[in-house]
Amino acid sequence: MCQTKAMAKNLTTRGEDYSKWYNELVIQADLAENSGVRGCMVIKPYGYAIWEKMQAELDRMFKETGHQNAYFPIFIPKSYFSKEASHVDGFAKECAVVTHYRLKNAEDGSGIIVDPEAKLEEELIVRPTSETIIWDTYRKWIQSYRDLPLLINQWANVVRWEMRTRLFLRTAEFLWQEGHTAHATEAEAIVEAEQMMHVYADFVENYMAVPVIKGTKTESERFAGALETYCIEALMQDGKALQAGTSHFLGQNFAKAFDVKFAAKDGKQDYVWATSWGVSTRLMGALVMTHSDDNGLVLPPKLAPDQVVIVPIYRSDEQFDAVSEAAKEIQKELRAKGLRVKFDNRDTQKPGWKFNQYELQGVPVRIAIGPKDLENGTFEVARRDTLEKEVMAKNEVVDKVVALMDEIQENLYSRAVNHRTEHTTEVSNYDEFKDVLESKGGFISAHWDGTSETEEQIKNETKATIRCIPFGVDKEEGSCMVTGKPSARRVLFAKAY
RNA sequence: CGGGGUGUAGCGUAGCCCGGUUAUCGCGCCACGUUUGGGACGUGGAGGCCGCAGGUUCGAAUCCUGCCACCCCGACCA
Repeated sequence: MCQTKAMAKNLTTRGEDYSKWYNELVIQADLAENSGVRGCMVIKPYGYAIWEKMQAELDRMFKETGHQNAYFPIFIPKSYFSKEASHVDGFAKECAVVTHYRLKNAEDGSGIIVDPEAKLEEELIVRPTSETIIWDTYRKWIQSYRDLPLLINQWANVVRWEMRTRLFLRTAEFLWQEGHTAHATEAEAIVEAEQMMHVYADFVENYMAVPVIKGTKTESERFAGALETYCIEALMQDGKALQAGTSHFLGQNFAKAFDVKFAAKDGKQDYVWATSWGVSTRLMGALVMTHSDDNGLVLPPKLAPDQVVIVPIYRSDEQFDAVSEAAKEIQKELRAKGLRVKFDNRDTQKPGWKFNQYELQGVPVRIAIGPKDLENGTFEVARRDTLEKEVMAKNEVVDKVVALMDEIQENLYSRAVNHRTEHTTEVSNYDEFKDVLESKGGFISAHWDGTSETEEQIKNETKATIRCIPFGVDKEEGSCMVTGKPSARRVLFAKAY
């Protein structure tokens, strides 16, 4: 194997400016671009193809765990919103509101204006999330324990009027799925919320090759209206954390607000127990920021729209025909193994240009075929994750490339795990905490006294927040690094996206 | 939403302070030819309401006002 030269792309490097690198990469890899509408992005075909892959796997996982898809309106009457107090508090500041339903020509001929005559009796909120409209609907669907559990998911767009936006990471409108379930018992709802956190972790680790920490949120980081928020947290290459998915145990808050009761077996009426859970196009940002390098995007084979690209090299038409024949043959054989294989036979771009383009777009494996290969019975196979090239004998290419898919998928995951391990630090006092935060960032495991006040103080002084109270770690008696008060366990801090 | 910055051809830019011929350069685009194993080269060509709307002026990319979008820093957030 030999290493390919690091090609100079018109891309800012991660070392120079991580955030600039991200912005440029998303655009140059043709994933998305800004639109004429403030804070709203256009997801381009290549980016959308990756999102569709994510959707397909998640949708399958949701259905395997008994959920069904449905669709609820994008508009929510304002009165619904005010029914659950903490929910309003959480979202009120970032809601788009529809106030009118008609336009007309201005009388002075200056153009189209909103018709002041056409004011809505009740204003409509463009959904920032759908709990209220869904629970208003569930009231009609649920009468008996026989109607439970109700396990519904919807794929939708939502709008949160964000002041500062970044492609995929935070946009005013974004795509997501939101699951909303209703259960007869508290225990069952908690099991559901935990289950969905595990489903998310499974997807993110095994398909996106992004390792995550599972845990719960502190009270101040909890979803507006939830009793408990379960989350998965990932660490990006710049040492900042990114919340990749959340699952909420909502208790009976929404059932009470929307009067959703059911008759139990003993005939008594009780409020149902709720969960909601979601992941969004933000996952695209996590995918980019976890694996990609200074040469461009790096995609895990399981989510890459094209897993293999074949680039022909030729001078004459005769050579092109001969090379094409070999290319189509190998494409057919790889497709028979279930791989997504593109043969780029465009004559309008040169091989070197194509190499760079597919590197920028993160295609996991590239196969080049030229006259020399036809002569020698070989192919040149290059992998994107390590940038290694290897000349392979024709008869071993298919098996090797098929094996490469798993190898690359695993390599990306273990690379990310290593990075996270190296950037997870246990500290014993506040000075050390600030030191580590400043010098290398990443997750910092520390003792905390469990109060919102201390959490707030740390946030104000260092910009780090408690990402989660992690699951599956042994309890360890200690004292809070700030106040010295007793602490039963360590929690994970980080600066976050 | 507060502070700072930017907006000139598809992209990146010069010109702007100090107003005055036909708005600069590179990449990309089109045609033709030579090329094709890591973003080829030559020759010729097309492409601009200088972000938008007002204003000042004999004259505005340039000065003034308002608006819109984007970027960076804060507060907020999936």
